This record gives sequence, structure tokens and C-alpha cells, in this order.
Amino acid sequence: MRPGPRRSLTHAEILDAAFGLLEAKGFEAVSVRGVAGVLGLTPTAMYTYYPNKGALLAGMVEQVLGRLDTRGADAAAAASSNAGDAAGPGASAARARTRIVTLAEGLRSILVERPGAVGLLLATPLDGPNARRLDERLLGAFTDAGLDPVQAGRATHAVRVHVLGAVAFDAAEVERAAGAPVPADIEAAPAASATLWDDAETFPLGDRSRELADDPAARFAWGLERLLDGLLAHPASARS
Amino acid sequence: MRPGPRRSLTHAEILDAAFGLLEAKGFEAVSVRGVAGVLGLTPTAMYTYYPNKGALLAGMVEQVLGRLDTRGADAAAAASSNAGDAAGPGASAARARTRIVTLAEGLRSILVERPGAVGLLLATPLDGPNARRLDERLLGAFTDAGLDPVQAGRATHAVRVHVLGAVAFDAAEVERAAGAPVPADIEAAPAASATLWDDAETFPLGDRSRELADDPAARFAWGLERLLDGLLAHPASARS
DNA sequence: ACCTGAACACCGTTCAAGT
DNA sequence: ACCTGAACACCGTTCAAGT
Repeated sequence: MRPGPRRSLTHAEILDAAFGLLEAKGFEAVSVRGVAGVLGLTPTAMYTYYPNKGALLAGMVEQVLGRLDTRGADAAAAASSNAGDAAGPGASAARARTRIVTLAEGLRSILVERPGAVGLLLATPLDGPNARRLDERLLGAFTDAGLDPVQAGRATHAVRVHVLGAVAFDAAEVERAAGAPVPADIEAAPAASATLWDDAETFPLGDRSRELADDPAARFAWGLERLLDGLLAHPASARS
Repeated sequence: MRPGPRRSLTHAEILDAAFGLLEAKGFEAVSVRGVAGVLGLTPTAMYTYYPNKGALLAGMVEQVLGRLDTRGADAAAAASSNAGDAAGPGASAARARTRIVTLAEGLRSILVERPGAVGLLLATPLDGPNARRLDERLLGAFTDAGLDPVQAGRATHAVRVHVLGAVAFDAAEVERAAGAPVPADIEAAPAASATLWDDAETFPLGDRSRELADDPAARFAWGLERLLDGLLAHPASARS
């Protein structure tokens, strides 16, 4: 069978195969050749659908962020049914904060659900339509909360950084727990000239608080709330 | 010349070659074979020094974080010479905040200086001696500022996430500006069921604030200060 | 201990050719 | 337009062998 039965796959089918690979064998296993193999295609046939591997990954990112939409709508429905029509001063700011938390938690849960998806987000520029829509929502919420455009832009960036960074760290910790121990490799570390830090002595705190290590979800939620405390502290342009 | 002149390289020489590759051609170019090539070795000879590629990368991470030590000491000296012996209430908390900012800004500047180094940090578990020492310092500073051990651990994590996440995003933006345009790829994005978000309309804010996009250093500093505002807002155990 | 050379099982991508 | 097959220039890693 030389030219093949001309199956004419849809992008959705190709992305499904790619996500199957991602879930089964991790981000590293998502290769042009691998996806082609799952689909029964020759690697070169993939270049009919995507001009390069980056475009494939961008397509996957868009699909992941697309799930945030449909799910976020449900969460917003539940939240708004509780809120009623309260109209105290700062009520719209409070609703804006809830919206931000909903978006951030939603994005996190989607990324946690699909192990390997973080690698995707970090490896691909987040400038597709769904990524932009997420940005617009955060931007709108921060504006509603009283931030000026520049502050809202920076705050949006900070939230994006916090969500992706936190999930990336959690994923790395999972890998470390499951994976191989890290080699000693003594020579690599130049001895610190620790003289001026001596007010800090040598801390035995690290091991203790690392053993108390709470679950990633709680840690994330706490950090997000603290970040929002800081971002939303000064309602108007009282800051430079 | 079969067995070669038995040069017996040091780890430092190997890491230098690896960093040369990193700076010249980016993180992707840091390969076992590539480093071996620069050193005039056969790829397999590398496995005499490092058991695998991960160990090589871990060695590089440790060297990067080691630079933070020597540099942080200088910065601390300059800062403390200005501070004098002020003893008002909250003075130690203020000094702790300064220490945190110094560490975070120092780590960021080191990562920004070495393009490609972020990829390194994100690809490698941060559990070497220098990484732990950085953790201990942040932990100690947050404890000095009045946080209990669990809060200090979470706060340390939040700062780490913020620094690495922000630098990773900046790096991605630089790549995007220099690299190829992203293909349209329409079919991948499932249309959002946008019904419930309609109070936000469609925001034209995005493009405006993206054009005003301030420089990454200012954006980072602002976000870090806001995060610390939130993390250090309540001095004692007034929080759950 | 340090190194070579051959080999295995992979990558992304291009090109000429077929239907 | 969609696909194959051969090819190019790469990966990380293992193994047997040399000094």
C-alpha cells in the first residue's frame, strides 16, 4: 500500500492522539514521529497538517485553554447564584476577586488533571486566541477592581506567572519523588562566601517545614490569596 | 590515537564548556554530544564524569545558584551599611523584607544574564546544596518577619515560583519576538460558551496595555513587591 | 579511571515521488 | 491535498574493548 487510503484526518483527531501520548508517557513522548505512529501515518504526513512541531504544541495548548472556557462558565453560574444582588461599596471589587480566583483555580485544576500539560504551556508561547481571552478576562477583572490599565496588565501577568510556576513546581516534585535520586556532584558548587549572612546562622528550619509540606492545592490557594491581597490592596491610583 | 591523551578534565572545565554552549546557542543546544564535541571528547567519555544528562544539568544549576551567593554577599554589605542600627518596632521585619527582595532580584538578574539558564532551572529538580541554601535564607527571612513555619514555607515557595515563572515568561517573550509567527490553526480552539461572562463584554483592553508593556525588570519588581505586601501583611498567627 | 568505536533506538525536518 | 520512502543531521545511552 503505497499512497495510503487518503484518510484525511481532522486536527481534532490528531490532537486526541497527541494528548493520548501526553497522558500515557509524558511531555517528552509527544513527538511528531510518535503522534504519526499512533495514527498509523508516516512522520512526514504530519507536515501536511502542521508546519512544524511547535504548531502541533500550540494546537494542544489552545485545546487545553479551551476547556477552561466551558468549565469556567459552570463555576461562574454556581458562584453568581449565591451572590445575589449585594450592592455595598466594594461589592464589585469583591466579585472581581472571586472571578480571578475562579479563573486561576480553574486553570490550575485543568493543568493538574492532564499530567504533562504544564510542560506544554511552558514550551509554547501563550498567544493563541484562547490564551488571549483568558488574559482579557483577568485584565477586565482587575480593572473592575479599580486598577489602572498598567497595573491591571502587571497584575494579570503576576497571576499567570503564579499559576504556571506553581503547577510546574508541583510537577517537578512529583517527578522527583518518583524518579532517580540526584547525584552528589560536589565539585560543581563553589563554596559560598557566607560571612555576611551570619545573622541567619545555619537554619534547621528547612527540613522541618519540608516535612510538614502541605498538599499542593492548599499551598497554591494560600499563595494566590496572598498575591491578590497585595495586588488589590490599594484600590485606586494611590500608587506610583 | 586510540585511547587519547588521558586528559582527566575537571568538572569545572566541563561545566564551562556546557555554559559556553548555553550562551552561544541556547538551552536546546546543551547536549551530551555537543559538550563532548567542544571538549574534543567522544560522547561516551562524558559518562565517566556524569552518569547521565540530568546530572550534567544539575551541576550547571548548582553553579548558577552558587553565583547568587558571592553576589548576594556584596549586595547585603551595601544595604547594611546604609541601614545603620535602627531599632524601631518592625525594623527587623523591614530588614527581612529587604533581604528577600535582594535574594529574589539577585536570582532574577543572574538568570537574565545567562540566556537559557531558565530552561535549566525549570528542567532540573532544585534540590542541590545551593538550592537548599537559598531556600533556607528565604525561610529564615520570612520567619524573622513573623511568619510561622508553615506560612514561611508557603511564602518561600511563592517567591520561588514568582521569580522562576517571571523569568521563564520573559524568556518566552524574547523568543516569540525573534522567532517565527504562530500559525492560525483555527480548528483546534473549541468555541467558548461565553454566555455567562457577558458582563465582561469583549475587552479591547488587552492590546492597549500590551502596547504600554513596560520593561520586564520593572514589571517583575512591581509584582514582587505586591506579593510581599500580601505575604507580610499580617505579622503573626492571626491567620488560619 | 579514562577513553574510543560501534551500535541501538530515538529525534525534527526536507525532498522527490506517487495518487 | 494527502501520503510514502529515503535521507540528513541530530539525540541519549550502552557495551565491548583498549591503556
